[in-house]
Amino acid sequence: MARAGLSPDAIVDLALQIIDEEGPAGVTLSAVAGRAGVATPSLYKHVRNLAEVNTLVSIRVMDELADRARELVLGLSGAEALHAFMNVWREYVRSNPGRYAAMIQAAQPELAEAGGRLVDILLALLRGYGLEGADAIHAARCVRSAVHGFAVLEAAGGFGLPVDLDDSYEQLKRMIISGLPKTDRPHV
Amino acid sequence: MARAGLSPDAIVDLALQIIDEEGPAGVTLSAVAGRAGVATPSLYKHVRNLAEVNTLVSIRVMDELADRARELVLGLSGAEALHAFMNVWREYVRSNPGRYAAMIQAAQPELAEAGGRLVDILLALLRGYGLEGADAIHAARCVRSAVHGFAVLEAAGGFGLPVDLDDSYEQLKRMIISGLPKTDRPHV
DNA sequence: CGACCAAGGCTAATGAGGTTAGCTTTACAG
DNA sequence: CTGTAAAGCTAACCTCATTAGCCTTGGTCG
Repeated sequence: MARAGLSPDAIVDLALQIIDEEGPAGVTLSAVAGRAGVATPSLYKHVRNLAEVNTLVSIRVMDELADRARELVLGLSGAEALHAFMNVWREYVRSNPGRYAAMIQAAQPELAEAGGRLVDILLALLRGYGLEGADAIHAARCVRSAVHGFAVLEAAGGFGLPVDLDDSYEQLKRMIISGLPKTDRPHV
Repeated sequence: MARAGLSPDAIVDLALQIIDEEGPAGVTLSAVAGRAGVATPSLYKHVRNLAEVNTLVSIRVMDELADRARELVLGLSGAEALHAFMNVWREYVRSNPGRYAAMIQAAQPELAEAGGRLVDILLALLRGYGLEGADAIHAARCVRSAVHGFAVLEAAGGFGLPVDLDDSYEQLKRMIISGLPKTDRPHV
């Protein structure tokens, strides 16, 4: 049998393909093995089990989101940076609903590190905005909650009424950003 | 065989028991049938399949949350009512993390009606606050996003840092409520 | 060159879980 | 007392995940 050139990374690639085409529920070891042109048990030479595949996928997705956020926010500061940050997040979820859905239902501990990168970017933005320490943590939690909640509800089709979603999101961003605590140091 | 007195409702009761004790992943037809003292296939006399059980559970949970919200918000108005509404929601998720987790991963269409009740309560609050029409919809979406996002992240252990969560939630509520658009009609 | 050996594949088998088909029993109405 | 529909049951099948144990490949080193 010709070697299939598998690796944990390659398996995650295939899993993401499946997620994009069929949704998170389509990710079974048989499906992944099928795409790899390999018998199902062969996958166990590269990953511990299905749970690990899901965890690796989650980490990959989180990293992908963090990368986009870092790129697009680079060079911005203050309210502009926060707007951009929140926009990137929503855009990512809209463009990749399956991936985001797959991400938010995997193990905690392994995700902590990947999630930490995203929080770090946010904390950096808030620092540029004049927030440090506990204030920054509270603010970051508010931003994350709002963005995550909106993104999840939108992706799930939870907003049924025929009123423009972009407008709603604009308002949410304004609420959060203008509601940040006033600091002595005016933001850059 | 003595009749077991099953019904879709009774099945949902058992499923909720399992969710509370073992989490949403424990809800299998075998597990439900076991608690009912019945063979697995017997359940099919009352529900179409596992997916329907999950949908019914979601509807029940949504209704439960809506009931609590309506009760606790009754007689309040303005900012006070919105605070109470947001508090009830978070409290429910904290007290019933498994149920909420089970709810947010079921079919959309069947949930629409149950979810609508919750939105109606919120829209009523916002009307008392002076918001109508599209403004009210936008505001309701912001409130839902913030509350849902915070609740989900908290339940998933997504807030790792040792900073008080109650304080964060207070700030989030204030951000949202004080960020509501000003209306000509001052709220009651 | 050729033997070794580990990595990477494979088949077979087990067990959980969902689902269907078809038979049997219960409970109640007439 | 009997007929019938609802509510059980067993048997069987399918898909998946997972484990065990075997075979092959391909590179490394004598």
